[in-house]
Order: sequence, then structure tokens, then C-alpha cells
Amino acid sequence: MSRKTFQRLSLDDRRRSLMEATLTCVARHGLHGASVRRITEEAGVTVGLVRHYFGSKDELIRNAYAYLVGQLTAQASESARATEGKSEAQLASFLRANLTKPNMDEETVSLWATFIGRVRHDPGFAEIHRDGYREFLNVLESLIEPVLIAHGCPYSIAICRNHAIALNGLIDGLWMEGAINSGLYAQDILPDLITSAAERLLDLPAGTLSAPDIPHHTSNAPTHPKQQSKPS
Amino acid sequence: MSRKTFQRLSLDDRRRSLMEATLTCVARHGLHGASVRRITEEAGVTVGLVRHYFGSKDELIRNAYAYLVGQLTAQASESARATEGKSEAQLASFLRANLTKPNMDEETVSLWATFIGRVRHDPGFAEIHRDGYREFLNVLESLIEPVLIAHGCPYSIAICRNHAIALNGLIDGLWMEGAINSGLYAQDILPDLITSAAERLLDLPAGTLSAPDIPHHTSNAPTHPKQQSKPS
DNA sequence: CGCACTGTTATACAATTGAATAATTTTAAT
DNA sequence: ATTAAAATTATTCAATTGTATAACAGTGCG
Repeated sequence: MSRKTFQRLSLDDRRRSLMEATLTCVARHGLHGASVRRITEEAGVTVGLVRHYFGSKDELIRNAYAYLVGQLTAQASESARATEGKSEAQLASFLRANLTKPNMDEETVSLWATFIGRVRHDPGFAEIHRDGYREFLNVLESLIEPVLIAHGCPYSIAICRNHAIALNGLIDGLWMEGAINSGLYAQDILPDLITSAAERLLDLPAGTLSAPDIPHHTSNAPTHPKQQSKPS
Repeated sequence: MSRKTFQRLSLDDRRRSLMEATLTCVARHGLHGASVRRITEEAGVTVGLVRHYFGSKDELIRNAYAYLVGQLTAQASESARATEGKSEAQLASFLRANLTKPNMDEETVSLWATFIGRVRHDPGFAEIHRDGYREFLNVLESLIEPVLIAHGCPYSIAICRNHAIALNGLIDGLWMEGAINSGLYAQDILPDLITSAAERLLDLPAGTLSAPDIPHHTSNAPTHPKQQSKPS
């Protein structure tokens, strides 16, 4: 009857390991099925560590949520930052990043929704969500602004913000429904769909955001390959 | 120690009562806090009835979810159907209905998100969600079609469907973020924002959807004096 | 090498959970 | 008014939950 041999991890490593195990368990079994025992088993440790590192299970879950939100926005804005070239390309890259892997992932969306359900009841969750959302809006605004200016669109802070709100809604909605409703339509259509939709939302000429350089191959558009009617 | 006096309810009434109590409890305490005991206490009965009417707690929750989804789409499409006049007005009415009370409600959105998190793990939830989503898309398509035709827009089944997908994404995203993020911006702006956004998404002339007849200048009514009556 | 520190394991415990069963009351038909 | 069937209550039970506590073991410092 020897004890389990173990390895001491640094504070950050152990905390991250527990948070990731939490996300895995919530994704697999839902919030109600993510018990401390399952989480710690997933992380390969025993239950005591939750109390040791996070004080309580709730605090662990809150931290895991913040960890997830951080990763999501970081990945998308990183994708924009990594795109060289004109501001249109960066905005397009950001939009597409939200509707392609790894962000566009059923498990991730499912996780996100599960946590959103707790925002209303837990002030800690509310704060995490609000901060994440605010940052997302800010990134979006900073990407929209130069595009509007470059095209001589009517511009003001209020206009820019409203565009960001609408665009964010579009991203979120397509992201959620698209990831969960795999089956009603192919997810592949979403990146092209959102770039074209964004052009119209921002009153940009058609084609501004789609394929300035790279051919995005709008796969199979059977009958009407493109709608380029521009009513005056 | 006499027993609790009780009243026999019809099968439908009792079932609905239990489903509504379930939604109330999930909204108040989250899924994990909606225990059979709390639910039945909310409904004013004892725990045995869950087994009697639904067989298991999971089945009760599934039914409550279907009940919620049904109410949501019914209310929105009812709002469109009740609007007399041109097809533009009906579409506008549908859009606005999704972003005003009673559909635009933090508790409702929170409920919806909580359930969405289970869609991935529970085939029963998945079916309910898919059916509800499909119907929502269909309603949207049937509202978009006549508007496109009336304005001589390029039209095909594929185009119409893509517009419905985008518009549905916009609705869902604004609905969710708007309801939960009260504080970052006023929810009042959303109805106008979505009508104007929808005009651009569908390539309609500006003003087509906004205020054809009715001035919906929703003067900032701080509190909603009238409680939305639940369909009995 | 020895020793203290603390990360980690192991175990215990009270509370809560969903479900099952038995007992009782209401309702409606006769 | 009797009676049978169904609805509802009351109670029990095993399993699981989150947390608390004590014992152990890996690590680095002297």
C-alpha cells in the first residue's frame, strides 16, 4: 500500500493544468458533470489540490472561464495582428479567424455557452464576461476605424461603435449557431458569408474584404456565384 | 400530523406547471442548482410528481427546454403575423420583436444559453435545438423572400437562405450580447440598429425597414409597468 | 547529510442529490 | 354512498457531492 508517486509542479503549471482539466470536463460532461473528483482525475491529481490552489471549486471554475475567454480573444486578435498589409486585410482576417478553427469549434462554443449561463447569477462571472466583451469590442473598433477612413465613409466615434456592436453580434451569432448547428448547412460557407455581410454592413464596395490578395475560393456556389448588384 | 391537502390538476396543467417551475429554478440558480426538490417546491408539489409525470429529472428538463424554445419563436413570429401591411413592415416587426421585451430579456437569454450548453452532450437537447433553429430559419426566409422580390433584388433560393443565415446570426448575437451586457450600451438602441443593419445586409434602400408608418421612438420607459402575460 | 517547508495524497464527513416505494387522499363512475 | 383508479404525499435509500483534516513525500537550503 504505497502512496501514489507524484511530481511537484510550479504554481503556474499546476494552476493551468487544473484549469485546462476543468474546461475539458465541462466540455465533456457539462457543468453539472464536472465534479471536483472528475476534474482532478483528469488532471492526474487528487481532490485536495483544488482547495490548495483555488480555495473552492467555484473559484476554480471562475478562473477556468477567464482562461478560456482570454484565449479566445487572444487568438482572434493575434490572427489580425499577424496579417500584414492593408487595414481591410486585417479586418477580414479577424472576421475569418472567428469562424474557422480553432475558434470555430463546437466544443469551444459549447463551453462558452455553458459559462454564459452563469454570468447572470455569479458576479465573478459577470465581471469576467464584461471585461472580455469590452476588449473584443475595442479590438473590433480599432480594426473598423481605418477601413472606414480609407474609404471615405461617414465616420464618427458613434458610427464606429455602432458598427462594432452590429459586427460583434453577427460574429457571435454565426459563431454560435454555426458551430452547434453543423448539419443544417456547411460551416465552410461562414467565412465567406461574414466577409460579404461585413462589407454590406459597413457600406463598403463589394469585394473590399474578400480576397484582396489571397483567393478564398468560394467553393460551390452553384447558380449565383456572386451577387454584385449594387443598387445606387 | 395531517397530510398536505392538494388539488388534482389536469395532465396538461400539471406538466406545464412543472416545466415553468423548472425554467424559473434554472433561471434563478443555474442548471446545477435546479434540483428536483427545489423545482417541486417552486411548483408547490412534492418530489414524487416528477417521476410520475416525466419519468426522470432529465426528461423534465428536456421538456422544459422545448417549452421555452417553442414560446420564443412563437412570440416573435406572432409579432410578425400580427403586423398588417407590406412585407417590409412584417420583417421589421419580426426583427424588432427579437430585440424588445419580452423576448429580449436577460433571464430568458440566460436560460437559453444554459440549455445550449447541453445540446452537445444530450441527443434529446440536440434534436430540440435543431428543430427550433430550423423553424426559425424558415420563418426568416419566408419573411425575407417577398421583400427581396418587391425590391427587384437578385433572388434565388440560395441567396435567400444565405441572407436568412446571416440575419439569424445577427439577431442571435445581438439578442445574447445585448441582453447580458446591459451596461456597456443601452439596449434601446438595438431595435433601430438591427433594422438599419438588416437593410444593408439585404441591400435594401436605407429607410425601407425603418418607420414606414409607425414611429417607434421608444421613449425611455425606465420600468416596464406591464408584466408580459404568459399564455395560459 | 539532515531538516524544515509545503505540495500532495489519503481519508473522513455531513449535506444533497435523483430515484424508488409505500401510504394516503382526491376524483369520478356507478 | 361505494368503490376503484389515479394523483399526490411521505419516507427511505444508495450514490455523489464539496469540503475539511491529517498523514505523507518531494524539494531545496543549511
